[in-house]
Amino acid sequence: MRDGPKTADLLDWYDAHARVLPWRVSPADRAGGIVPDPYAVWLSEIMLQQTTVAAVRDYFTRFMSIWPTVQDLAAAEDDRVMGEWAGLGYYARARNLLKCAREISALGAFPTTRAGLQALPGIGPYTSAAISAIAYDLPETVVDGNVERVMSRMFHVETPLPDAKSELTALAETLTPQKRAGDYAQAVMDLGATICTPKSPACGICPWNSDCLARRSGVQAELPKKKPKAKKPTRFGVVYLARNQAGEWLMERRPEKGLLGGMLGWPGAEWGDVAVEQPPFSADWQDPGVEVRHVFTHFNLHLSLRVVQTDGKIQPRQGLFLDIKRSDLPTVMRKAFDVAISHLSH
DNA sequence: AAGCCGTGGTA
DNA sequence: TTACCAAGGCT
Repeated sequence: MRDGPKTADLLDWYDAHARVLPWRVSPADRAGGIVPDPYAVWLSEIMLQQTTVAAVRDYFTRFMSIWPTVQDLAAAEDDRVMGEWAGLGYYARARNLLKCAREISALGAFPTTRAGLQALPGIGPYTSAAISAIAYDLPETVVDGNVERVMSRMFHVETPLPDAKSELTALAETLTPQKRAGDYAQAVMDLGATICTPKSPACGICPWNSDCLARRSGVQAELPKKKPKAKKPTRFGVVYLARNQAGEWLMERRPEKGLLGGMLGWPGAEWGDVAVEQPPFSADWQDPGVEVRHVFTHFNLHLSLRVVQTDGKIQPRQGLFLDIKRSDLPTVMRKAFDVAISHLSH
């Protein structure tokens, strides 16, 4: 198959407009023979799953600084990695990241095929294609949310997502070049992120505007169609924040599976339709009078707080007193922490 | 196969 | 405020 004119147009646009990103080898450097580090490509792609470039940037730089190679990461302690991931969300990614690093370290190197990559934990159809194309220049087709949107507009696909996924993948494959597959993959995603945006796409400056079937009919802003989403329920809970004289906080490590799996959390009963009082020990718990609200993917949370500064020796029924930093905590636990600190300092 | 799994930015 | 969305994967 010969690489087509649309593909060439997009690569020309990318040569002139590629964003500078910490994990990216520029098209000019690639042309000069610079080869991407598979470890950096893999790490960035895991962090970028359902996560914006702006949110990932500092985390990526910090991880690369602390653990410069996959062997370094494989040798890291679990709690340290979870702590560094705290705040980025989707914590199963961090657990799988470690598992994956250890498998690769045992293998001796990254797999060099898409199938080999996809057999690893945390690497699915998108990420295996992305690493194959970006790190190895293999002609694999990446299909993320950007590509789905771009293809649904280019080919005027009215089928709603997620049903349209296979159709959009087949269409995307028709444009993937045999050469410069890595630059092309990043070019389509850059196009989706900066020009072919969900709302108000900038068709006037799009390198594909004359080819776009949806634009020809003026319906580009209404694509892709999506199935309606269910409304989020609200759950309620109570958490207990206790500080001892050493400045340590009573915390527990959450179970590996499920919400915030493997992360630190404040003790308390499970969250549900009603708030359940379940203090980890008897004390004069104070109510700061401020509720924490937080939005998760599939529910809203209203969290009541109970705070105490302990002086004697406490034998809690749950958790351990730990010397923690705010940055070790997932965001919802940080919010509660901030309220407790403010309350205790008054 | 459809539900579960975070967070922050934007309109 | 509400709703949507972002370089998805796992079960």
